[in-house]
Amino acid sequence: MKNSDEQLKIIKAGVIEAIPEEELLKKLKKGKPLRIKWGADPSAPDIHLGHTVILNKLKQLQDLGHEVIFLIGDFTAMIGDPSGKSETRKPLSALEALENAKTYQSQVFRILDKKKTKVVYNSSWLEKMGLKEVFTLSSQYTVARMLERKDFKERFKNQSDITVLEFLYPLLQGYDSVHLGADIEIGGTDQKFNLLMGRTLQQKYNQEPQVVITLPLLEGTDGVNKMSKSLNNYIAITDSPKEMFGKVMSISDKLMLRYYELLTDCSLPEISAMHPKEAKKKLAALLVSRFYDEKKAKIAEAEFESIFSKGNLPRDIPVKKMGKKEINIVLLLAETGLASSKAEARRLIKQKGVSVDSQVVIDENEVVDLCAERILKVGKRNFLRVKS
RNA sequence: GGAGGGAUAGCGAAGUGGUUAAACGCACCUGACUGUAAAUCAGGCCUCUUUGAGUUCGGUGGUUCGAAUCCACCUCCCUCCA
Repeated sequence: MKNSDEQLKIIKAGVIEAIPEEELLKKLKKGKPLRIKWGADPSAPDIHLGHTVILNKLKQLQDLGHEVIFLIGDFTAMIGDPSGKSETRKPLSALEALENAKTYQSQVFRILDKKKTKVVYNSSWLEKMGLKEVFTLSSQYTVARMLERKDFKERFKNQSDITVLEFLYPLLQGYDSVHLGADIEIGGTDQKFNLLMGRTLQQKYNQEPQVVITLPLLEGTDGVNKMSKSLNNYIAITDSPKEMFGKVMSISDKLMLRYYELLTDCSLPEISAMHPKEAKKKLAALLVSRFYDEKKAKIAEAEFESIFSKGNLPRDIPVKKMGKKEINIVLLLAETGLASSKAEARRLIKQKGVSVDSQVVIDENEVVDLCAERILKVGKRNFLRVKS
């Protein structure tokens, strides 16, 4: 094991806060593997780049010899974390939570070291908790302090709903730390309140409080909101190389620098000096290589250039059989799902957004002959091969 | 338990009897320009058998030639009082 000062330096790199740092150093000085808690809410089962900011940090900690406890919040998912939410969140059923948890795990181990990770489900202890224990737990914190939390405060002010159940969420998350005896809990900055709750509760339950480490939140591809599946602004680590490459290429230049900062070790001044397009390609290739390999990254890049720089057709266009020899173009678009309705299909045609075999469709009454395979294109990036 | 206020398209928000499929903003989509970037510009954004028709403004019924707009009841939300 490295000495504690060196470790502290590594751990601190890229984190927003380590609260309190002195305690962290003290814990490190014990020279023993620390128990690092990371809780994941299995509501959106795809791990995306936003999660990898934390996962990379966890991997670092594992490499330093510490133990990661990957907590799957299958029980708390039935409540729904109110963090950062402006409205009450829809809870998950037990079955959904379990299904998602499985997917989650398989993805997490693409980054984490399985041997140094302990997977736990909080239903295994929370489910058994009696009302009496819940009373004890909920008497450890006051409503006034609960309302200090930003999202609750906002919602309270705006007169939107806060259910009593939601107040329980931070308490339970904190209780998880008590149950696990966590030394460190790590999360995004939006988790700060919940993470600190762990500290408070551990003290109430006469434990040494955990150190809280917060990491920056990665913005989604829209460049505004945090990356999340529900906002559909995410790049999943299971995205195909082609998708991943494409998604990275479509982010703004400003966001690209942010991604470099949070997801890579590249030197920022060097990157800023590059042509933004080249820099972005490099980033895309880097990320694809990380989750696949260099060869796949090269292929993805070549494909990207071919389609968008040279205007060629992508290689793997999905094929759809229509079961007819000919069909009206509007119907074709609606039935293939390229347009959400016939009205939408007509609009697209009017706006010159539709082409068949590279010929822009002008007439909405056009009948497409499907005896031969046709290549249908809608907008810039939606392709489909259709045949009878 | 009492008194009052509100629910409009994905979101926010106008509209209080008739040129209102419903202003405006955001999001989104298409086109132009590009680096599948940003910014900008143009257009679109309920559906259909589309120069026309149908169905929308929490739900159900009613008044009226005509309702998102008026009335009744219901559902949900909020405020004040207790």
